[in-house]
Amino acid sequence: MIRVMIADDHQLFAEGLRDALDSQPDLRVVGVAADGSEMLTVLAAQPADVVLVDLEMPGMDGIETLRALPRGLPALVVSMHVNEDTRTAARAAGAAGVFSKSASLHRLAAAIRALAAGRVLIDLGDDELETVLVEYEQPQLDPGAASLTEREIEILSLLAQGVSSTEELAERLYISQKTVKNHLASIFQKLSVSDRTQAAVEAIRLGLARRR
Amino acid sequence: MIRVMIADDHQLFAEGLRDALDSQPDLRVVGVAADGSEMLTVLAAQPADVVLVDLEMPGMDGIETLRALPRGLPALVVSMHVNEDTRTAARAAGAAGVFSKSASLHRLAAAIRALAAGRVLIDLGDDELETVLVEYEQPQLDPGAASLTEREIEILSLLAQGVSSTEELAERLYISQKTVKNHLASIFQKLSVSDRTQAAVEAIRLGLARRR
DNA sequence: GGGGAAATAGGTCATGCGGCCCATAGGGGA
DNA sequence: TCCCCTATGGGCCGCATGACCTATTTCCCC
Repeated sequence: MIRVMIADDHQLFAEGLRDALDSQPDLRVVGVAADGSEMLTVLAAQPADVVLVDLEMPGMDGIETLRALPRGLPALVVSMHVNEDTRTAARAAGAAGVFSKSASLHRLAAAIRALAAGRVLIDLGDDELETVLVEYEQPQLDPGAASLTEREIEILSLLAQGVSSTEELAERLYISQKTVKNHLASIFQKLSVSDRTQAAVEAIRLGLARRR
Repeated sequence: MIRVMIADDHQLFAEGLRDALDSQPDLRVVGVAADGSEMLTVLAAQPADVVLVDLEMPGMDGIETLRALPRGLPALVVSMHVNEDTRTAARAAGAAGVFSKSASLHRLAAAIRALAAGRVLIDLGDDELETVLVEYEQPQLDPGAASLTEREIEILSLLAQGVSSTEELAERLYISQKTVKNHLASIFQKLSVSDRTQAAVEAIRLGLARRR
């Protein structure tokens, strides 16, 4: 689980980003601050693995904040307007990457995973950056969840939508109730859970409720 | 369920807001567009009850978009910089409300509920606006969910965290297994579900997984 | 061609679960 | 005062659920 902290004075953006990143199964937003000094305070009580910093903030702005961050804590600058100047300033202040607010959530999540793995993105060319982001595109799931088969994911998806009875699951998938129970048993093992309620909760956490 | 559509060219903001609003049990983001004309296209295929429009957008900007929206569809302007000029322009173009991106998610959600209920916020003074927002602060739950007792919510919260067996629920709450089953039976009735898996799914949808 | 994984399906069995009764104590509103 | 709601607890019963084991077919990879 990668712990993320956000510093941004636009509360709607920060709270939206928090919920969006939290919906990634391998990311967890552990704190949201409105400026740099607030983030430093929160960081003291609540460690994080990666921090996101807005450049334009009242009080302690992004550049100052970057300089004040503990060494070894990767920081990703997320700014409204990104150009060569901001990029250079961010690099000089120790940022590990720079993203525009026009970037997609998908790419931001990939960048956070890359930073948590120790990669530095800010010196990369466009092509290299692309390669790295693709590499970290997928949520880093637990070994169990990663080995789920297509059919098992399909069943989990239905479970996460409230299709709980063996009978209805079998009807929805055009297979026998016996096969459904076999798949469920396999799912329970892979997810280390003991019944379909826990499996449903885990499926929702893994983001499987939004498919088909 | 209030259907919301978002038009904003800053993808991170739009996607973050989408997930954040979706996490409100009574709101559902049915579309996200990068500018006004794209939103009109999506709207044609997917009706919405309230739209959120950014003022600063490339292509068809916020003011043009407001003018082009169907009559009767309440629009909330969500802009980076809000001042008297933007407020006047938005009102003239038919916006039902104006919010800064520095507003909180909580207030935005309340405003969306107010608009869906037919209220117009843009002509209100600060005090009046405050009164209305407080009125629409709480998610509008189904009659069933609204009548849940404290104890039932406690059990649902545990269920939503994967505490599924009668035995463990009883241990966590220091009550007998029999009482747990009685509470569960009452929960099933109120939520119109038939087993604890469906109850857990519904509990997560209602946002009960985040408590205690 | 052979081995392994996945999807399909069956059997058995103990037990957990949900439905439907009832009872008691406490608190709050009519 | 009396009644209703909530929280607590019990009994009973039928069936669904989960654990364990076997088997067949298909498909892909070595």
